[in-house]
Amino acid sequence: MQNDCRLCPMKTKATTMLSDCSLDQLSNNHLELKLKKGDSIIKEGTYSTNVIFLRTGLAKIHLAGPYNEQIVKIVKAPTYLGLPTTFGSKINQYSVTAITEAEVCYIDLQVFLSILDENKEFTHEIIQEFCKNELESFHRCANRTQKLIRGNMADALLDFSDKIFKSDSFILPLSQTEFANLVDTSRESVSRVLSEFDKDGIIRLNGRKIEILNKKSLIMISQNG
Amino acid sequence: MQNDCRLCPMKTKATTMLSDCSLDQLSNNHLELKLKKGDSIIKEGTYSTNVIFLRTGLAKIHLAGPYNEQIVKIVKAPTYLGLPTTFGSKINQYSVTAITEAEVCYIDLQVFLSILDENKEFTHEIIQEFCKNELESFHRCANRTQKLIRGNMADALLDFSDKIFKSDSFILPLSQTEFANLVDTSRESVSRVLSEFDKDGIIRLNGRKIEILNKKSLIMISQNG
DNA sequence: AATATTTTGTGATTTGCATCACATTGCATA
DNA sequence: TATGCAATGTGATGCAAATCACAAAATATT
Repeated sequence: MQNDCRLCPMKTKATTMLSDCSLDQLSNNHLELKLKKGDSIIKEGTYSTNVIFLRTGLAKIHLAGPYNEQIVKIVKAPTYLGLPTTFGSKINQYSVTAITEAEVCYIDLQVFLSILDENKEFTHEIIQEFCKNELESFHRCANRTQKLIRGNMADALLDFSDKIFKSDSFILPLSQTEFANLVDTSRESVSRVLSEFDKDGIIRLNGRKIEILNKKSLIMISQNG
Repeated sequence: MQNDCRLCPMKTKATTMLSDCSLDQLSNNHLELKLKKGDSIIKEGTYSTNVIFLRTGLAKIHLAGPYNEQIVKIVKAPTYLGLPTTFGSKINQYSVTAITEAEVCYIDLQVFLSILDENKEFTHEIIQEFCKNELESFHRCANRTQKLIRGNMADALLDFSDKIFKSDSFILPLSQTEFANLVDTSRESVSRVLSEFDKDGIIRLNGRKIEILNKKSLIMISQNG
Protein backbone atom coordinates (compact mmCIF):
# COMPACT_ATOMS: atom_id res chain seq x y z
CA MET A 1 0.00 0.00 0.00
CA GLN A 2 1.34 3.40 -0.89
CA ASN A 3 0.31 6.72 0.58
CA ASP A 4 1.10 10.26 -0.30
CA CYS A 5 3.78 11.29 2.16
CA ARG A 6 2.82 14.90 1.58
CA LEU A 7 -0.38 14.16 3.46
CA CYS A 8 1.27 12.26 6.30
CA PRO A 9 0.32 13.92 9.57
CA MET A 10 3.26 12.47 11.42
CA LYS A 11 6.09 14.31 9.76
CA THR A 12 8.87 15.57 11.95
CA LYS A 13 10.30 19.07 11.79
CA ALA A 14 12.86 18.14 9.19
CA THR A 15 10.63 16.02 7.00
CA THR A 16 8.18 18.89 6.83
CA MET A 17 10.92 20.76 5.06
CA LEU A 18 11.62 18.11 2.48
CA SER A 19 11.14 19.19 -1.10
CA ASP A 20 8.12 17.97 -3.04
CA CYS A 21 10.54 15.97 -5.09
CA SER A 22 11.86 14.15 -2.04
CA LEU A 23 8.37 13.60 -0.75
CA ASP A 24 7.29 12.11 -4.04
CA GLN A 25 10.29 9.87 -3.98
CA LEU A 26 9.29 8.75 -0.51
CA SER A 27 5.68 8.22 -1.51
CA ASN A 28 6.68 5.99 -4.36
CA ASN A 29 9.20 3.93 -2.46
CA HIS A 30 7.67 2.97 0.78
CA LEU A 31 5.30 0.40 2.11
CA GLU A 32 2.90 1.36 4.84
CA LEU A 33 1.49 -1.22 7.23
CA LYS A 34 -0.92 -1.27 10.12
CA LEU A 35 0.24 -3.57 12.89
CA LYS A 36 -1.37 -5.00 15.94
CA LYS A 37 0.11 -5.62 19.34
CA GLY A 38 2.74 -8.34 19.20
CA ASP A 39 3.48 -8.00 15.49
CA SER A 40 7.13 -8.09 14.54
CA ILE A 41 8.61 -5.00 12.90
CA ILE A 42 12.25 -6.10 12.73
CA LYS A 43 13.44 -9.59 13.44
CA GLU A 44 16.91 -10.34 14.78
CA GLY A 45 18.98 -12.43 12.38
CA THR A 46 17.03 -11.58 9.23
CA TYR A 47 18.20 -9.64 6.22
CA SER A 48 17.02 -6.10 5.71
CA THR A 49 17.53 -3.15 3.40
CA ASN A 50 14.85 -0.93 4.81
CA VAL A 51 14.70 1.88 7.23
CA ILE A 52 11.49 1.85 9.20
CA PHE A 53 9.50 4.86 10.22
CA LEU A 54 7.30 4.16 13.20
CA ARG A 55 4.39 6.49 12.50
CA THR A 56 2.18 5.67 15.47
CA GLY A 57 2.30 3.33 18.42
CA LEU A 58 4.85 1.85 20.80
CA ALA A 59 7.45 -0.81 20.21
CA LYS A 60 10.07 -2.69 22.20
CA ILE A 61 13.63 -3.10 21.00
CA HIS A 62 14.89 -6.46 22.18
CA LEU A 63 17.51 -9.10 21.51
CA ALA A 64 18.56 -12.51 22.69
CA GLY A 65 20.86 -12.25 25.70
CA PRO A 66 22.87 -15.20 26.99
CA TYR A 67 19.98 -16.34 29.19
CA ASN A 68 16.90 -14.24 28.58
CA GLU A 69 15.41 -12.08 25.92
CA GLN A 70 16.67 -8.63 26.84
CA ILE A 71 14.48 -5.62 26.25
CA VAL A 72 16.80 -2.72 25.54
CA LYS A 73 14.21 0.01 25.47
CA ILE A 74 10.70 1.06 24.64
CA VAL A 75 10.34 3.46 21.72
CA LYS A 76 7.49 5.73 20.84
CA ALA A 77 6.33 7.11 17.51
CA PRO A 78 7.40 9.09 15.64
CA THR A 79 10.86 7.59 15.27
CA TYR A 80 13.11 5.86 12.79
CA LEU A 81 14.11 2.28 13.40
CA GLY A 82 16.69 -0.05 11.97
CA LEU A 83 19.35 2.39 10.90
CA PRO A 84 22.18 0.53 12.62
CA THR A 85 21.46 -2.71 10.82
CA THR A 86 20.72 -1.03 7.55
CA PHE A 87 23.91 0.97 7.65
CA GLY A 88 26.00 -1.88 8.89
CA SER A 89 25.84 -5.60 8.26
CA LYS A 90 22.36 -5.71 6.71
CA ILE A 91 21.58 -8.55 9.12
CA ASN A 92 19.40 -7.27 11.91
CA GLN A 93 21.24 -7.41 15.22
CA TYR A 94 18.08 -6.94 17.23
CA SER A 95 14.32 -7.27 17.04
CA VAL A 96 11.63 -4.64 17.20
CA THR A 97 8.09 -5.65 18.10
CA ALA A 98 4.93 -3.61 18.40
CA ILE A 99 3.58 -3.53 21.94
CA THR A 100 0.49 -1.54 20.99
CA GLU A 101 -1.32 -1.07 17.71
CA ALA A 102 1.11 0.68 15.42
CA GLU A 103 1.63 2.01 11.90
CA VAL A 104 4.96 1.70 10.18
CA CYS A 105 6.46 2.72 6.85
CA TYR A 106 9.16 0.61 5.28
CA ILE A 107 11.48 2.94 3.38
CA ASP A 108 14.00 1.66 0.91
CA LEU A 109 17.50 2.32 2.23
CA GLN A 110 18.75 3.92 -0.97
CA VAL A 111 15.82 6.31 -1.04
CA PHE A 112 16.40 7.12 2.60
CA LEU A 113 20.06 7.82 1.97
CA SER A 114 19.42 10.01 -1.02
CA ILE A 115 16.98 12.09 0.98
CA LEU A 116 19.51 12.28 3.77
CA ASP A 117 22.16 13.51 1.34
CA GLU A 118 19.88 16.11 -0.10
CA ASN A 119 18.67 17.57 3.14
CA LYS A 120 20.89 19.00 5.83
CA GLU A 121 18.08 19.59 8.31
CA PHE A 122 17.08 15.99 8.07
CA THR A 123 20.66 14.82 8.54
CA HIS A 124 21.04 16.98 11.60
CA GLU A 125 17.80 15.64 13.01
CA ILE A 126 18.98 12.07 12.56
CA ILE A 127 22.37 12.80 14.11
CA GLN A 128 20.71 14.56 17.03
CA GLU A 129 18.56 11.51 17.55
CA PHE A 130 21.65 9.33 17.64
CA CYS A 131 23.29 11.67 20.11
CA LYS A 132 20.28 11.57 22.38
CA ASN A 133 20.22 7.79 22.22
CA GLU A 134 23.90 7.56 23.01
CA LEU A 135 23.51 9.71 26.10
CA GLU A 136 20.52 7.66 27.18
CA SER A 137 22.48 4.46 26.80
CA PHE A 138 25.31 5.90 28.91
CA HIS A 139 22.94 6.84 31.66
CA ARG A 140 21.19 3.55 31.48
CA CYS A 141 24.54 1.81 31.75
CA ALA A 142 25.40 3.74 34.90
CA ASN A 143 22.00 3.47 36.53
CA ARG A 144 20.77 -0.03 35.80
CA THR A 145 23.89 -1.70 37.05
CA GLN A 146 24.31 0.37 40.19
CA LYS A 147 20.78 0.68 41.49
CA LEU A 148 18.76 -1.87 43.39
CA ILE A 149 15.61 -3.33 41.92
CA ARG A 150 13.24 -0.90 43.57
CA GLY A 151 15.22 1.98 42.11
CA ASN A 152 15.19 0.54 38.62
CA MET A 153 11.48 -0.25 38.81
CA ALA A 154 10.78 3.29 40.01
CA ASP A 155 12.80 4.63 37.08
CA ALA A 156 10.89 2.52 34.62
CA LEU A 157 7.54 3.62 35.99
CA LEU A 158 8.60 7.27 35.88
CA ASP A 159 9.75 6.77 32.30
CA PHE A 160 6.41 5.37 31.25
CA SER A 161 4.61 8.15 33.02
CA ASP A 162 6.79 11.08 31.92
CA LYS A 163 8.12 10.07 28.54
CA ILE A 164 5.81 7.51 27.02
CA PHE A 165 2.28 8.26 28.18
CA LYS A 166 2.72 11.73 29.68
CA SER A 167 0.13 10.82 32.28
CA ASP A 168 0.11 9.54 35.86
CA SER A 169 -2.28 6.83 34.83
CA PHE A 170 -1.57 4.26 32.15
CA ILE A 171 -1.84 0.64 31.21
CA LEU A 172 1.49 -1.16 31.23
CA PRO A 173 2.00 -2.40 27.67
CA LEU A 174 4.16 -5.26 28.94
CA SER A 175 3.68 -8.48 30.84
CA GLN A 176 5.57 -8.78 34.10
CA THR A 177 8.02 -11.08 32.38
CA GLU A 178 8.69 -8.44 29.75
CA PHE A 179 8.92 -5.76 32.40
CA ALA A 180 11.50 -7.90 34.18
CA ASN A 181 13.51 -8.24 30.98
CA LEU A 182 13.46 -4.48 30.58
CA VAL A 183 14.47 -3.73 34.14
CA ASP A 184 17.03 -6.52 34.53
CA THR A 185 15.36 -8.54 37.21
CA SER A 186 13.15 -11.59 37.62
CA ARG A 187 9.44 -11.85 36.96
CA GLU A 188 8.83 -12.63 40.63
CA SER A 189 10.64 -9.51 41.77
CA VAL A 190 8.55 -7.37 39.47
CA SER A 191 5.42 -8.82 41.00
CA ARG A 192 6.68 -8.31 44.53
CA VAL A 193 7.94 -4.76 44.08
CA LEU A 194 4.79 -3.69 42.29
CA SER A 195 2.75 -5.07 45.19
CA GLU A 196 4.97 -3.26 47.67
CA PHE A 197 4.55 0.04 45.83
CA ASP A 198 0.80 -0.52 45.87
CA LYS A 199 0.75 -1.45 49.55
CA ASP A 200 2.79 1.65 50.38
CA GLY A 201 0.33 3.83 48.51
CA ILE A 202 2.91 4.92 45.95
CA ILE A 203 0.95 3.50 43.05
CA ARG A 204 -2.50 2.05 42.58
CA LEU A 205 -2.28 -1.27 40.82
CA ASN A 206 -5.19 -2.89 39.03
CA GLY A 207 -4.14 -5.63 36.67
CA ARG A 208 -1.86 -3.88 34.23
CA LYS A 209 -3.37 -0.52 34.97
CA ILE A 210 -1.06 1.68 36.99
CA GLU A 211 -1.82 4.98 38.59
CA ILE A 212 1.04 6.88 40.14
CA LEU A 213 -0.21 8.35 43.42
CA ASN A 214 3.03 9.63 44.87
CA LYS A 215 5.60 10.64 42.29
CA LYS A 216 7.86 12.19 44.93
CA SER A 217 8.23 8.81 46.61
CA LEU A 218 9.09 7.17 43.33
CA ILE A 219 11.78 9.78 42.71
CA MET A 220 13.13 9.19 46.22
CA ILE A 221 13.25 5.45 45.66
CA SER A 222 14.95 6.01 42.33
CA GLN A 223 17.65 8.07 43.99
CA ASN A 224 18.26 5.74 46.90
CA GLY A 225 18.97 2.80 44.63
CA MET B 1 49.13 25.23 18.69
CA GLN B 2 47.89 24.78 15.13
CA ASN B 3 48.93 22.14 12.66
CA ASP B 4 48.29 21.67 9.00
CA CYS B 5 45.52 19.09 8.85
CA ARG B 6 46.62 18.23 5.33
CA LEU B 7 49.69 16.64 6.86
CA CYS B 8 47.84 14.79 9.60
CA PRO B 9 48.67 11.10 9.36
CA MET B 10 45.57 10.04 11.28
CA LYS B 11 42.91 11.00 8.79
CA THR B 12 40.08 8.59 8.31
CA LYS B 13 38.78 7.47 4.95
CA ALA B 14 36.32 10.31 4.71
CA THR B 15 38.58 13.07 5.96
CA THR B 16 41.13 12.07 3.36
CA MET B 17 38.54 13.08 0.83
CA LEU B 18 37.89 16.51 2.27
CA SER B 19 38.60 19.40 -0.06
CA ASP B 20 41.68 21.54 0.49
CA CYS B 21 39.30 24.29 1.45
CA SER B 22 37.78 22.20 4.24
CA LEU B 23 41.16 21.08 5.43
CA ASP B 24 42.38 24.65 5.60
CA GLN B 25 39.31 25.56 7.56
CA LEU B 26 40.08 22.72 9.94
CA SER B 27 43.70 23.71 10.24
CA ASN B 28 42.81 27.25 11.19
CA ASN B 29 40.15 26.34 13.68
CA HIS B 30 41.47 23.65 15.85
CA LEU B 31 43.69 23.28 18.84
CA GLU B 32 45.98 20.31 19.08
CA LEU B 33 47.20 19.01 22.42
CA LYS B 34 49.47 16.28 23.65
CA LEU B 35 48.10 14.65 26.77
CA LYS B 36 49.52 12.32 29.32
CA LYS B 37 47.87 9.47 31.12
CA GLY B 38 45.17 10.74 33.45
CA ASP B 39 44.61 14.06 31.70
CA SER B 40 41.01 15.11 31.25
CA ILE B 41 39.68 15.49 27.72
CA ILE B 42 36.03 16.18 28.50
CA LYS B 43 34.71 16.91 31.95
CA GLU B 44 31.15 16.09 32.99
CA GLY B 45 29.14 19.14 33.90
CA THR B 46 31.27 21.67 32.03
CA TYR B 47 30.30 23.76 29.05
CA SER B 48 31.63 22.84 25.64
CA THR B 49 31.32 23.88 22.00
CA ASN B 50 34.00 21.64 20.62
CA VAL B 51 34.10 18.31 18.96
CA ILE B 52 37.19 16.39 19.87
CA PHE B 53 39.21 14.22 17.55
CA LEU B 54 41.25 11.66 19.44
CA ARG B 55 44.26 11.33 17.15
CA THR B 56 46.28 8.82 19.12
CA GLY B 57 45.97 6.97 22.41
CA LEU B 58 43.26 5.42 24.56
CA ALA B 59 40.60 7.08 26.67
CA LYS B 60 37.85 6.07 29.05
CA ILE B 61 34.34 7.44 28.80
CA HIS B 62 32.92 7.69 32.30
CA LEU B 63 30.27 9.41 34.35
CA ALA B 64 29.04 9.66 37.91
CA GLY B 65 26.61 6.87 38.69
CA PRO B 66 24.42 6.90 41.80
CA TYR B 67 27.16 5.22 43.85
CA ASN B 68 30.35 4.86 41.83
CA GLU B 69 32.04 6.42 38.90
CA GLN B 70 30.84 4.29 35.99
CA ILE B 71 33.16 3.61 33.08
CA VAL B 72 30.96 3.22 30.03
CA LYS B 73 33.63 2.15 27.60
CA ILE B 74 37.21 2.38 26.48
CA VAL B 75 37.78 4.15 23.17
CA LYS B 76 40.73 4.01 20.88
CA ALA B 77 42.08 6.53 18.39
CA PRO B 78 41.18 7.54 15.81
CA THR B 79 37.70 8.57 16.88
CA TYR B 80 35.53 11.61 17.44
CA LEU B 81 34.38 12.44 20.95
CA GLY B 82 31.83 14.73 22.42
CA LEU B 83 29.28 14.87 19.65
CA PRO B 84 26.31 14.12 21.90
CA THR B 85 27.03 16.98 24.23
CA THR B 86 27.98 19.33 21.47
CA PHE B 87 24.84 18.60 19.52
CA GLY B 88 22.63 18.63 22.53
CA SER B 89 22.69 20.60 25.72
CA LYS B 90 26.25 21.96 25.41
CA ILE B 91 26.82 20.79 28.96
CA ASN B 92 28.90 17.65 28.95
CA GLN B 93 26.90 14.70 30.21
CA TYR B 94 29.97 12.53 30.71
CA SER B 95 33.72 12.72 31.12
CA VAL B 96 36.47 11.47 28.87
CA THR B 97 39.93 10.92 30.31
CA ALA B 98 43.14 9.75 28.67
CA ILE B 99 44.30 6.39 30.01
CA THR B 100 47.49 6.40 27.95
CA GLU B 101 49.48 9.19 26.37
CA ALA B 102 47.24 10.74 23.76
CA GLU B 103 46.93 13.49 21.19
CA VAL B 104 43.65 15.30 20.66
CA CYS B 105 42.36 18.06 18.41
CA TYR B 106 39.68 20.41 19.66
CA ILE B 107 37.55 21.36 16.68
CA ASP B 108 35.10 24.21 16.82
CA LEU B 109 31.57 22.89 16.53
CA GLN B 110 30.51 25.29 13.79
CA VAL B 111 33.51 24.33 11.69
CA PHE B 112 32.80 20.69 12.30
CA LEU B 113 29.20 21.15 11.24
CA SER B 114 30.04 23.06 8.11
CA ILE B 115 32.43 20.32 7.06
CA LEU B 116 29.77 17.76 7.84
CA ASP B 117 27.29 19.62 5.64
CA GLU B 118 29.73 19.90 2.79
CA ASN B 119 30.83 16.31 2.75
CA LYS B 120 28.51 13.35 2.32
CA GLU B 121 31.21 10.75 2.82
CA PHE B 122 32.10 12.29 6.12
CA THR B 123 28.47 12.42 7.21
CA HIS B 124 28.02 8.78 6.33
CA GLU B 125 31.14 7.89 8.26
CA ILE B 126 29.86 9.68 11.34
CA ILE B 127 26.44 8.08 11.08
CA GLN B 128 28.01 4.66 10.63
CA GLU B 129 30.04 5.27 13.75
CA PHE B 130 26.87 6.10 15.66
CA CYS B 131 25.20 2.98 14.34
CA LYS B 132 28.10 0.83 15.44
CA ASN B 133 28.05 2.41 18.88
CA GLU B 134 24.33 1.88 19.22
CA LEU B 135 24.62 -1.80 18.42
CA GLU B 136 27.50 -2.11 20.86
CA SER B 137 25.46 -0.48 23.59
CA PHE B 138 22.57 -2.88 22.92
CA HIS B 139 24.85 -5.86 23.21
CA ARG B 140 26.51 -4.49 26.28
CA CYS B 141 23.08 -3.97 27.80
CA ALA B 142 22.13 -7.58 27.20
CA ASN B 143 25.44 -9.09 28.25
CA ARG B 144 26.61 -7.13 31.24
CA THR B 145 23.36 -7.50 33.11
CA GLN B 146 22.84 -11.18 32.40
CA LYS B 147 26.30 -12.62 32.79
CA LEU B 148 28.13 -13.46 35.97
CA ILE B 149 31.31 -11.67 36.92
CA ARG B 150 33.68 -14.21 35.41
CA GLY B 151 31.85 -13.90 32.11
CA ASN B 152 32.04 -10.13 32.10
CA MET B 153 35.69 -10.15 33.05
CA ALA B 154 36.43 -12.64 30.29
CA ASP B 155 34.59 -10.38 27.83
CA ALA B 156 36.57 -7.36 28.93
CA LEU B 157 39.88 -9.18 28.58
CA LEU B 158 38.92 -10.44 25.13
CA ASP B 159 37.94 -6.90 24.16
CA PHE B 160 41.29 -5.52 25.21
CA SER B 161 43.07 -8.29 23.40
CA ASP B 162 41.03 -8.32 20.19
CA LYS B 163 39.85 -4.76 19.76
CA ILE B 164 42.17 -2.45 21.64
CA PHE B 165 45.64 -3.95 21.56
CA LYS B 166 45.23 -6.65 18.90
CA SER B 167 47.65 -8.79 20.85
CA ASP B 168 47.46 -11.62 23.39
CA SER B 169 49.81 -9.72 25.62
CA PHE B 170 49.17 -6.23 26.93
CA ILE B 171 49.40 -3.97 29.93
CA LEU B 172 46.03 -3.17 31.45
CA PRO B 173 45.67 0.60 31.20
CA LEU B 174 43.34 0.60 34.23
CA SER B 175 43.65 0.08 37.95
CA GLN B 176 41.58 -2.75 39.41
CA THR B 177 39.18 -0.18 40.76
CA GLU B 178 38.70 1.26 37.28
CA PHE B 179 38.42 -2.22 35.81
CA ALA B 180 35.70 -2.93 38.37
CA ASN B 181 33.84 0.22 37.37
CA LEU B 182 34.00 -0.86 33.74
CA VAL B 183 32.85 -4.41 34.37
CA ASP B 184 30.19 -3.61 36.96
CA THR B 185 31.65 -5.34 39.93
CA SER B 186 33.79 -4.62 43.00
CA ARG B 187 37.52 -4.07 43.15
CA GLU B 188 37.92 -7.16 45.31
CA SER B 189 36.12 -9.36 42.79
CA VAL B 190 38.40 -8.13 40.02
CA SER B 191 41.40 -9.12 42.09
CA ARG B 192 39.95 -12.51 42.92
CA VAL B 193 38.83 -13.42 39.40
CA LEU B 194 42.10 -12.30 37.85
CA SER B 195 43.94 -14.52 40.34
CA GLU B 196 41.63 -17.41 39.52
CA PHE B 197 42.25 -17.01 35.79
CA ASP B 198 45.98 -16.97 36.49
CA LYS B 199 45.83 -20.00 38.76
CA ASP B 200 43.83 -21.89 36.12
CA GLY B 201 46.44 -21.09 33.50
CA ILE B 202 44.02 -19.05 31.40
CA ILE B 203 46.08 -15.88 31.69
CA ARG B 204 49.52 -15.04 32.99
CA LEU B 205 49.29 -12.13 35.38
CA ASN B 206 52.25 -9.98 36.32
CA GLY B 207 51.26 -6.71 37.91
CA ARG B 208 49.14 -5.05 35.24
CA LYS B 209 50.72 -7.07 32.50
CA ILE B 210 48.34 -9.69 31.15
CA GLU B 211 49.11 -12.46 28.74
CA ILE B 212 46.24 -14.52 27.45
CA LEU B 213 47.35 -18.14 27.41
CA ASN B 214 44.08 -19.86 26.63
CA LYS B 215 41.67 -17.77 24.61
CA LYS B 216 39.33 -20.72 24.09
CA SER B 217 38.78 -20.96 27.84
CA LEU B 218 38.04 -17.26 28.07
CA ILE B 219 35.46 -17.61 25.31
CA MET B 220 33.93 -20.57 27.13
CA ILE B 221 33.73 -18.60 30.37
CA SER B 222 32.22 -15.68 28.50
CA GLN B 223 29.48 -17.91 27.13
CA ASN B 224 28.69 -19.66 30.38
CA GLY B 225 28.04 -16.43 32.20
C1' DA C 1 -19.75 -22.66 29.00
C1' DA C 2 -15.80 -25.67 29.58
C1' DT C 3 -11.05 -26.50 29.19
C1' DA C 4 -6.45 -25.30 28.33
C1' DT C 5 -2.78 -21.98 28.64
C1' DT C 6 -0.64 -18.08 29.96
C1' DT C 7 -0.01 -14.70 33.56
C1' DT C 8 0.39 -13.36 38.30
C1' DG C 9 1.05 -13.72 43.65
C1' DT C 10 3.74 -15.23 47.43
C1' DG C 11 6.32 -18.10 50.58
C1' DA C 12 10.89 -20.86 51.44
C1' DT C 13 15.52 -21.66 50.14
C1' DT C 14 19.87 -20.84 47.95
C1' DT C 15 23.66 -18.17 46.16
C1' DG C 16 26.76 -14.92 43.98
C1' DC C 17 28.83 -11.19 45.19
C1' DA C 18 29.27 -6.86 47.88
C1' DT C 19 31.07 -5.35 51.92
C1' DC C 20 34.13 -5.27 55.76
C1' DA C 21 38.64 -5.83 57.63
C1' DC C 22 43.25 -6.00 57.42
C1' DA C 23 47.80 -7.60 55.52
C1' DT C 24 50.97 -6.85 51.82
C1' DT C 25 53.04 -5.02 47.96
C1' DG C 26 54.33 -1.50 44.76
C1' DC C 27 55.40 3.09 43.62
C1' DA C 28 56.27 8.00 44.23
C1' DT C 29 58.47 11.74 46.50
C1' DA C 30 61.43 13.68 49.77
C1' DT D 1 67.54 4.79 50.92
C1' DA D 2 63.91 5.84 53.69
C1' DT D 3 58.96 7.13 54.19
C1' DG D 4 54.18 7.58 52.84
C1' DC D 5 50.30 6.76 50.17
C1' DA D 6 47.95 4.18 46.69
C1' DA D 7 47.02 -0.26 44.73
C1' DT D 8 46.44 -5.09 45.50
C1' DG D 9 45.51 -9.90 47.84
C1' DT D 10 42.56 -12.60 50.59
C1' DG D 11 39.64 -14.34 54.31
C1' DA D 12 35.05 -13.84 56.97
C1' DT D 13 30.40 -12.16 56.99
C1' DG D 14 25.94 -10.41 55.37
C1' DC D 15 22.44 -9.57 52.16
C1' DA D 16 19.69 -8.60 47.89
C1' DA D 17 17.69 -10.95 44.78
C1' DA D 18 17.52 -15.30 41.91
C1' DT D 19 15.51 -19.62 41.92
C1' DC D 20 12.28 -23.08 43.24
C1' DA D 21 7.68 -24.46 44.07
C1' DC D 22 3.03 -23.94 44.05
C1' DA D 23 -1.56 -21.71 44.16
C1' DA D 24 -4.70 -18.52 42.19
C1' DA D 25 -6.32 -15.48 38.46
C1' DA D 26 -6.89 -14.08 34.15
C1' DT D 27 -7.05 -15.00 28.98
C1' DA D 28 -7.39 -17.58 25.20
C1' DT D 29 -9.29 -21.61 22.68
C1' DT D 30 -12.46 -25.16 21.48
